[in-house]
Amino acid sequence: MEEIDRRIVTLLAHDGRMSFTDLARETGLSVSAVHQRVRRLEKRGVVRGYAAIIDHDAVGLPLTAFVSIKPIDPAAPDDAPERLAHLAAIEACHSVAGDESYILKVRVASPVALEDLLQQIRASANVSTRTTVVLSTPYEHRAPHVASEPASDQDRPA
Amino acid sequence: MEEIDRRIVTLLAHDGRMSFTDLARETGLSVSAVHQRVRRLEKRGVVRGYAAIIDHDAVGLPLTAFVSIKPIDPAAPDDAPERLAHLAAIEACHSVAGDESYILKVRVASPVALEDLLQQIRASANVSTRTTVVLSTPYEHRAPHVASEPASDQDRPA
DNA sequence: TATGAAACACGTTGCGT
DNA sequence: ACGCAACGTGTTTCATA
Repeated sequence: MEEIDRRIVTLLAHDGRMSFTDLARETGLSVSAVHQRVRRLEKRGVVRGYAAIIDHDAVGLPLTAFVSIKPIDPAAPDDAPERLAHLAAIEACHSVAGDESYILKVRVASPVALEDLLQQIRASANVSTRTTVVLSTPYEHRAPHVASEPASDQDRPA
Repeated sequence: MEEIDRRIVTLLAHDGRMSFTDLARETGLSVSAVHQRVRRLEKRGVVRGYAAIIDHDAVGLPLTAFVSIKPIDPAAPDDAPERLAHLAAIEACHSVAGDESYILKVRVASPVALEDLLQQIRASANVSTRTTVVLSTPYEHRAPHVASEPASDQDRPA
């Protein structure tokens, strides 16, 4: 992936609805050339999708928290992500190095809803939890600074 | 905000490029009615923007980490978010309850780049850092389950 | 991989209800 | 607040280089 693709990715990361016409103007290519490139980036999975960025306060989910989890039985098979996937309040699940095994990012309506969610997490995955409540979010969803590092050839599908 | 708006928000959260035509079909409204509602949701800040979801591995940022920071001098004014905003590797900054003051989510190209970033964070904001490296991400960017809770009247601009 | 043009679909606006 | 219809713009495909 080279210069123009990186520029397209950056532009779309900032405005996922930018038109092909505008992308063409910004890159100096024709509309059909950028169209081709965007479709290729989507097909290769570099662009994985598009999403509206939602104000969680405005939709009744004003409470964000990070929940670190640790298995009660360290010998049991670790399938926590699948066991927790049904809980819609969980926005993200990261496997991490360190004392705990996963960090979950969750969004709920209230402290009581968080309490309820934690019980569901513990019950669903047989884990203990440690919760860090978010007080405010100065910024979030900042677009990546796509520099020069390319995807390796072996990552590229036929 | 009621039923149809919540449905629109959910659909756009899943596919930020969905056409007004498709939104109209899904909601049972006319294209212009949906158009009106989307513009209003944008204007009110319920929909804060649109973004392409990027595969960080494919753009040369395969290393994700959470960096918790704590001021060296607890008496100094806390302006860490502004002091750190210039670092493009920082995707998000959350003020949190607990022992530390902020949790940063960062994306870098390599362990060396992370080491360098941590030095920059410490120097820029006069903080100590505690870093949790992400090993893998089972899921991320899941759309919120927009239930029934409305935005309060006083949140609504004229 | 690029371009330009043609065919088509969509976004956008104004007006009537 | 919604629907309809007209208009302009954006998307998509194709022929060509």
